Amino acid sequence: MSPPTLAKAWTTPAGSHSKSRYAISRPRKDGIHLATIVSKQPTKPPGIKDIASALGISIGTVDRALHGRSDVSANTRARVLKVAEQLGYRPNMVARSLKLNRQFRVGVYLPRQIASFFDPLREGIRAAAAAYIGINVDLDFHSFPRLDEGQLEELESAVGQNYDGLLLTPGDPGRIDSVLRRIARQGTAIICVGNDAPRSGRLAAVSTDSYTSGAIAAEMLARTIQKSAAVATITGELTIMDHAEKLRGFAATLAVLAPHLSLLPVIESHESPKEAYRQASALLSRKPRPAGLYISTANSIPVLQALDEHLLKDVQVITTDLFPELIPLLESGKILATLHQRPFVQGRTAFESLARYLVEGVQPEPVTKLAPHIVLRSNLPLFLSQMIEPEDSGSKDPTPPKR
Amino acid sequence: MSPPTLAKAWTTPAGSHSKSRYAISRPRKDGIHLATIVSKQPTKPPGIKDIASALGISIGTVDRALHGRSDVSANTRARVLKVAEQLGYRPNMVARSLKLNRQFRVGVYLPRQIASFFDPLREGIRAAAAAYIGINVDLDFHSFPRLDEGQLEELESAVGQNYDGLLLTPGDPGRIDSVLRRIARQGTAIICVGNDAPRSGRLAAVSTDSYTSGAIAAEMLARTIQKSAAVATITGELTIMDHAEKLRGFAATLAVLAPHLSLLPVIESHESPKEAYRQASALLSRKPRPAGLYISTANSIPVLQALDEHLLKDVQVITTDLFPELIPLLESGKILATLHQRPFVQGRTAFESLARYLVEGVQPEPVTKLAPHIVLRSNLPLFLSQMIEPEDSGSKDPTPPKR
DNA sequence: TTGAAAGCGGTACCAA
DNA sequence: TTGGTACCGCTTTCAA
Repeated sequence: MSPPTLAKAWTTPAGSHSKSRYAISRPRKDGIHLATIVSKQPTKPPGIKDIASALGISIGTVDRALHGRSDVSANTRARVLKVAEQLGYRPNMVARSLKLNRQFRVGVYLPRQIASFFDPLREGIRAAAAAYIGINVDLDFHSFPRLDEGQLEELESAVGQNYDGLLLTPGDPGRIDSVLRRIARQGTAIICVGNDAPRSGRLAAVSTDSYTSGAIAAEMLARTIQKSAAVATITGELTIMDHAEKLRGFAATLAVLAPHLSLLPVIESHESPKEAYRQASALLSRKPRPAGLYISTANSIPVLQALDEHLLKDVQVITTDLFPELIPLLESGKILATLHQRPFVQGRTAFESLARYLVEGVQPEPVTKLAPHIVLRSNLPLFLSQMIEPEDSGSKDPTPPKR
Repeated sequence: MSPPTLAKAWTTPAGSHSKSRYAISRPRKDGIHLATIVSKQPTKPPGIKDIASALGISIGTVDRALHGRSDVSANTRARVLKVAEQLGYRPNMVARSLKLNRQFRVGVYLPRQIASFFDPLREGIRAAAAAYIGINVDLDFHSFPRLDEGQLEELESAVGQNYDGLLLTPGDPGRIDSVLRRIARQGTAIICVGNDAPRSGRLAAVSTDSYTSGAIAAEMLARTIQKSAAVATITGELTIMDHAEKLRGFAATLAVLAPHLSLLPVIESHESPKEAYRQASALLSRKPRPAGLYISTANSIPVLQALDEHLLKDVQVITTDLFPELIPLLESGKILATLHQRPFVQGRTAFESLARYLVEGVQPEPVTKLAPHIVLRSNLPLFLSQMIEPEDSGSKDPTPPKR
């Protein structure tokens, strides 16, 4: 065995193996002109082999030292870590994943209703999974009618599955927290998407910022309705965090920005189209008639129908989400704006967080709040192309790219 | 040599190796209940070895056949392709990149001004490069003072570099088209970001939709200013496509949506703060005084200063981009909205397109138009966290994740 | 406590 | 035209 030597430790410039090099000749603090070191040949990043040969030890030992495994003398470990740092060693993720060749099973529990939201959400998950190189993911999609119907039962069956990861939109947190906690205790990483269940033991949550959604609606109505008037808001179910938060944001912002607008009592449609229609009709028959209306769930069509039947043309309406029926209404100006919750991006983001956690052990942000997109008549076209993704499930060309 | 056999072709269910399996027992068109096939053991995707042994040939031959290389008999090739399809073969990108172990050099040519836009753009590129597993990228960042100062010279030096890829924001297309074409002819993949140069031979372009930015500004002013009035717009340089497009969108939308608003002649600030201040002052001294103002470049501070000095409090202002100085103005309502061009996302997207092209040969969308974010007082907080990314260039922990 | 070597799934080279 | 094999960087097992 040759004596330990650092001879090779300087084959690569000390410091981190920076991804960027400076081509501009600019003196640094240490007086070195980096430009003079720059070569046109990209330098290969150092590997465990380089560390091993620098110290005259074997790659096996280097690996054990880097991973802090037992059975390495404190001395060697220290020397390995030092050289690793000097060389700016970064593990080659490609080699690692090839060797480990891990398979992950991820359960996805989303309702069928409301399709305009959950279909693109599923697509986002699928797209992210397909694009993620480095692991084999098996996505198990489970569906049930609605958030408040069938989720609990479906999730019960997930307990035995021992998934590596779980993606879901929790309905009423109080009811499913306990199942989720059981699943989490089994070692399944749970990520909530679209809505949060903070006490469920979930790893992270991805959603739009509900409070801000409500606040935006209030601000836009405040700017658009300039006379003294009343405004109303229709939501789904105030037990659902997302809905309650939207109302809070709406009311709070209205109070601050629009002293000239008064807020009528909130209406809960319980996500039922019939109920929404009935309640909206009642609202529009009473006095004072609202000059503005914020519909904070995707269940807006029955309300708009009631509006139409009451011949109310000058009510400023703000809706939620984007689906085909809204397009002509935005184009004609019957709807002032709709707040798009970007389900595709939510799904993609949620999957990516999960994957990074499972593969690299990176702890995700506990809460990611996306900014909702404000869709107006003028920017509507930009969102249409995303929306009309056809259900093309044909398999891609299985042959690799020719070159 | 054993006779060719398809014996093993059915070890995996025929059809594509689908990433998703159905756990819900639901009859399909062919009458098969997929749930009955589902096993809890994730199935390992087929590799070239499986194809080879299914046909009783060597993996070398399979590889040649799959890649359509010469020196394979038409017969074997056909059989290999058929079995590959039956097995749902998808090449393992991880193994491929490990073997090929490619190094890419990417030149990034962006101006220092305007920092609030180009700094996050650079960050987006860096972040995407760091997150992209599968290749080693060397990013060469080149900077120059402004879009219209130094870019051409800097690019000239890129001709000899023979980069694999190039990311840049083209200034005046007429002036740099020819350099870019020369670089493109050398085989460098060029992606424009932030602004397009359609005739430069670039592979693709990523930007916000300029026309729509102008249109949004017009729509918002149209809704907010309800009396008859004049509105004005201040841009940089109409030779820059992005600026011209914004004006077109603004004017066209104003004409359609706001018959009560008249558009004053456009003002070009030539991206000079002094010039912007002078011109804005002149504008505000003349009659009719505009009731609304759309500033379509990030160079808005001098204009706002002029506005302040003229004691015009009721002018509705829409600005472009987001930087620290705008924050208090949005919070206080002096600015109605700012149109955020999402430079970070632009940079990330541009890099990802480039990487997919270089690695997998995937032709990117020729033009990607992002929707600008409409930043109001109410949703401002959501964007602040993104903006204040400190200039932390310290190297990350070089040790791999312990597990 | 350490070294040596097999092998993950492709690619590419040399020999047959 | 084909088969056999070394190798990419890392992890892991078996021996020493």
